[in-house]
Amino acid sequence: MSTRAEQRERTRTTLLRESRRLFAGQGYAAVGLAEIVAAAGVTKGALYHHFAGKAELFRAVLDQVQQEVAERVVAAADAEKEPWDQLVAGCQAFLTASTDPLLQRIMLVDGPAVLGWTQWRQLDTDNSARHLREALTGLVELGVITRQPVEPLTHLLSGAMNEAALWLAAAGGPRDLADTQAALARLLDSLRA
Amino acid sequence: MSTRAEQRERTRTTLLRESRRLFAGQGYAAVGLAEIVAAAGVTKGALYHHFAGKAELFRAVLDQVQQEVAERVVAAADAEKEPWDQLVAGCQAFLTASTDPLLQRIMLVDGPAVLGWTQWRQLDTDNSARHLREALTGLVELGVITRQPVEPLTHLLSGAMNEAALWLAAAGGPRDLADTQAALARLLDSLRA
DNA sequence: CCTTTCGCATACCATCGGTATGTGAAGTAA
DNA sequence: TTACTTCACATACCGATGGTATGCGAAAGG
Repeated sequence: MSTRAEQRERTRTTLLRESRRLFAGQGYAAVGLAEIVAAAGVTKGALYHHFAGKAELFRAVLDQVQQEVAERVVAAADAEKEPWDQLVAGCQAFLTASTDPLLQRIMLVDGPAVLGWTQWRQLDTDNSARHLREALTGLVELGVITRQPVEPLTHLLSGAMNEAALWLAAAGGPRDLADTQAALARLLDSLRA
Repeated sequence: MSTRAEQRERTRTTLLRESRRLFAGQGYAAVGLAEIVAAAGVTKGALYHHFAGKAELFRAVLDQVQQEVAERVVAAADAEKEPWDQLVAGCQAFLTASTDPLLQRIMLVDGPAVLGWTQWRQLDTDNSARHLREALTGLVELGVITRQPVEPLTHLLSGAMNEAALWLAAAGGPRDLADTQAALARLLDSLRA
């Protein structure tokens, strides 16, 4: 039927896909392992063969989600030539991408609670916030942004976008998205030297 | 020994105090009802007589925590005379207060995950973010802040402070706090007309 | 006093995450 | 081919957890 490595990879992928779908739709706490393995067509034995437990399965899902968002952000930034425009485009892209309810519950709501804020921040920094920090650092060194500590600024902006994305997904119409993009653009503009 | 109303009130208060202590220290998921009722010196029967379940007990705790933070913020704001200074003082006070690890795990990490973001946002708005929105609205009407939609701005600023507070508590020294206060002040300043 | 109410304790249950062990097929060397 | 090993997963089971149904004794009310 197939080699062992292929089979292993297929099972792992299915497990990730199904658990991601369930976590996104119902939230981490409301999804049982029984439900996950049933959806994946395997048993708990398979799950525990691939992951150390429910939390680590979630961690793998979160990592995947964040990488996808980061890809979209980087792509949007790379489409611009000027470093400043790259920052703005990246932020706008992040805000738009994070508005997807299927992503944000995993990324922004359950993530910190399940893994603890420290580990969540670590993952977020590795995948996503790192780009923001590097962009800001670059702009400071270019003299485009007022010289100042970058780390606090990174967290302020990252948090602002996260919370705004949650609000937009819960209660916002297209008009709200435009307003938020505009307000964010103004905030960013205030950083210019 | 005592009247029934007094006894009822005492049990409820004890339950809230002990569960708050445990939730703050270990996180919602890691605390069992058995641990809570043991610390409070009662049984699960008492807990379920006062609260509909674990989540509603947490909700009551969160409400209490947020009200305390809001009190500190309002007090700091009221100490200023000028509306603009009230906004700045309130934000600085919120950032400082939210840095307390015993508050922020309940308020910022477990809150959204346990109650769902919508209900958490409702509580936060009723207790705390409402003041921010009203302050911003007032400043817009006074012409101190550029006329713009207030709601997006409220969420951007609220999220910025929340995330910054989490970062400060996890990794920050006193220098970081000062830097963050300064960066936040600059962001706020950019709103002025 | 007698009855009702109520604050809480006791006993119990279903489900959950997690583990220990079994099993059969894929891989490997003779 | 054969005999042996490895590995991906299934089966069976366990302790703990949130939740519920019921019992009880003291305070409240007439």
